[in-house]
Amino acid sequence: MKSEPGCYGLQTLKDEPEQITCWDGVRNYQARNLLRDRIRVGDGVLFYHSNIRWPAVVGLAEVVRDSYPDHTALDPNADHFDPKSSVDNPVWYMVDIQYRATLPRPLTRVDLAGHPVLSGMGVLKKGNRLSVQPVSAAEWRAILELSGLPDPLTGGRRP
DNA sequence: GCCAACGTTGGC
DNA sequence: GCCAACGTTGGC
Repeated sequence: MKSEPGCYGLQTLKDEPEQITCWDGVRNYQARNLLRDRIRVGDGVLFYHSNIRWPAVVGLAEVVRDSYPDHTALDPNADHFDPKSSVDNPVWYMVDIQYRATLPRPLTRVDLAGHPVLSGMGVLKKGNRLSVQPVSAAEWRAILELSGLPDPLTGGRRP
């Protein structure tokens, strides 16, 4: 999951009550489909900081609630209000994620690009703007190995 | 700040 | 259904 740290960073998540937040505001159909149809409780999350001097994977989180309607789309005063959405047809969905770890050292795009497994990651592809994208089990393992952290997942599901 | 890539909108 | 125009994202 990508986020601009100036808008919502890993530290913001860490500082939340119970270190949990709803991942609201996603307004892209491809990302929506991932949230709604593929992502489940127990999935690992790589937290990526975008739009900064050194964009990088900076931390780990875990999905703690399956997808449910993103109510911010229904609120005319919310930033991401969408008049197309309604209670009967929410259109947009979100999941809840919980903080797990901060990488001892951020893994920058240079780090990823130089790695035999991680160089294929979607986040490196030019022009890629998906704010939620799939990570393979091999990529998850490689990130953990590089970071030196133990696998923090409680549920045992893969990324 | 620049600009390439992408998704969405809307006229036709 | 096509496609040009536009707004946004995001690396650099």
